[in-house]
Amino acid sequence: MLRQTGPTPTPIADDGDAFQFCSTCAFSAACLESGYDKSLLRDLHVLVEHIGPYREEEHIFREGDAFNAIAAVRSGTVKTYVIDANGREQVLGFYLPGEMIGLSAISQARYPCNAVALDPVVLCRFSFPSMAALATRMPGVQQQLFRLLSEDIGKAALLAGNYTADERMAAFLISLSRRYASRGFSPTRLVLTMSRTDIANYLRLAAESVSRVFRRFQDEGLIRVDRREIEILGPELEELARNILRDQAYN
Amino acid sequence: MLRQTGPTPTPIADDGDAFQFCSTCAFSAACLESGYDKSLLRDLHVLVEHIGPYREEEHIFREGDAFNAIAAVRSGTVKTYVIDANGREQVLGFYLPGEMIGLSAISQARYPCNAVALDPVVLCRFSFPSMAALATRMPGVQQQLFRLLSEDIGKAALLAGNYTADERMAAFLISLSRRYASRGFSPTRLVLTMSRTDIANYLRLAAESVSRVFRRFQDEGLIRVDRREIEILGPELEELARNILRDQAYN
DNA sequence: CGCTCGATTGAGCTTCGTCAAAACACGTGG
DNA sequence: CCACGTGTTTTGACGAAGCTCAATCGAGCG
Repeated sequence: MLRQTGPTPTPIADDGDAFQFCSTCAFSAACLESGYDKSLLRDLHVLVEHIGPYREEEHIFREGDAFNAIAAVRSGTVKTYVIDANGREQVLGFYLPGEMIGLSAISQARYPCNAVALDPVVLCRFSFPSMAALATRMPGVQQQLFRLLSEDIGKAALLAGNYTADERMAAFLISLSRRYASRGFSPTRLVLTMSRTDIANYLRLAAESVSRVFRRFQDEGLIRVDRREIEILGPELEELARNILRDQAYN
Repeated sequence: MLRQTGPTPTPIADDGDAFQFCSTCAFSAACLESGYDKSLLRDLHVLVEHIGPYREEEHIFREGDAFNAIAAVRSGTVKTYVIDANGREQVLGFYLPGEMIGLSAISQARYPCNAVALDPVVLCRFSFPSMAALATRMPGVQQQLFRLLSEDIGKAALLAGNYTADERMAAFLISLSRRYASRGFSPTRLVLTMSRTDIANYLRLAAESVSRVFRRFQDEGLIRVDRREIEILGPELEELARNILRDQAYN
């Protein structure tokens, strides 16, 4: 239920301006399309709470918690995961600023996984019942919700195919690079906010394999690795990732 | 664009009765919840076209086709797939009667994969623009759409984890068994409508491995295999599948 | 009957996981 | 500033699961 940590969450002042409405959030497009209808925007705005910051390691929701809201990451990184039958952690995804968490909970009314902050995290929380109600009056919002849900169906491409460790790693790095780039960060230099173990659990590899692939990529001149800082040196990595990222197709 | 084969599709008479409205389709629940509101049901009914039959091997849509409709399988089996960068077929899913195809196309306005009939297939086609418009007036429909989309996010569980060939196969068979059972068929005897190669491409295994696993399962007394007919002999198979099916969790 | 295509079986090999140990980063306290 | 301790990352050796290649088998069909 999107546990809160600090004191009562309060809307942050600079977001009160309808034209600046939470520019990091996934609904900014919906707002723009709707032509800045003031009263509707006010309705949307009322649904939003900025919550956090969550501290590193702090959980945002846990598997089985009652579902009541989706949330956009405003800053920081969120990792979602489940513990499988063998007691091993399966990382389901990493969520960067501007991305939505909680969508898969809609069908069951419970969160089907855990979400934890990898670094200090601030969220925009949207009450889902209110959201759905609003969607009936605001087609742009409904469409945006459909779009977000549908997009997520295709997200598992990286995990679902049977790709080599090299391809998986390349696709992982390129995906991060693109997502950061679309937020205005450098596409070639990135700082991993997750551990090697997290990456391994996400890519379904052993942590040792992650280490070995990093080394090999560096030896081959594809990337430069320094601790958690990665520099992408050329287009070869993208070439390797193309196999996976090309067909982000699903049904 | 949900190609049609036969003559102009016409609504089938026995479905004109609101109480019998397309009982195989995924929206039957929405209809029931809405309390049989006659005028709304009429609106919903108008959106539906029964199309087909498609012949075996015939394509329902292809990757890149303009998206305009989702569809419920009424009879037969649909396979969705993409061709990956190495020219290999990746099967994304098998769709049995009552299940929806086309949901993942919503975000891109194009179908991101191919859909082909494995045997004679009849569909209920729902125009998506009309559907979305109706959803704004009929909360039950909107909710059902959200639910269907959200459910699909979790479908890839079988493919995403790193499970053994045995676990994958067990989960595949049990999943089929349950889905058939929920439609009133036997949960222990099933006829596979797809080839070994299709199964292999779905489970991300070599066709040879599929063959070997079938043999081993049979030798161990878990199943009886005769050509494409499978009999599930005991609860051991379910036990094997539990690892995968238990955590159908996603985000 | 003979053809074709899918399914099966066997042999060898590649990739990646496991286990164990060493190296390293980082924080703590002396 | 340095010594130490903890946890993460790296490296090496080995083994197992599953893939590839190739041959054979078998069903369905003209």
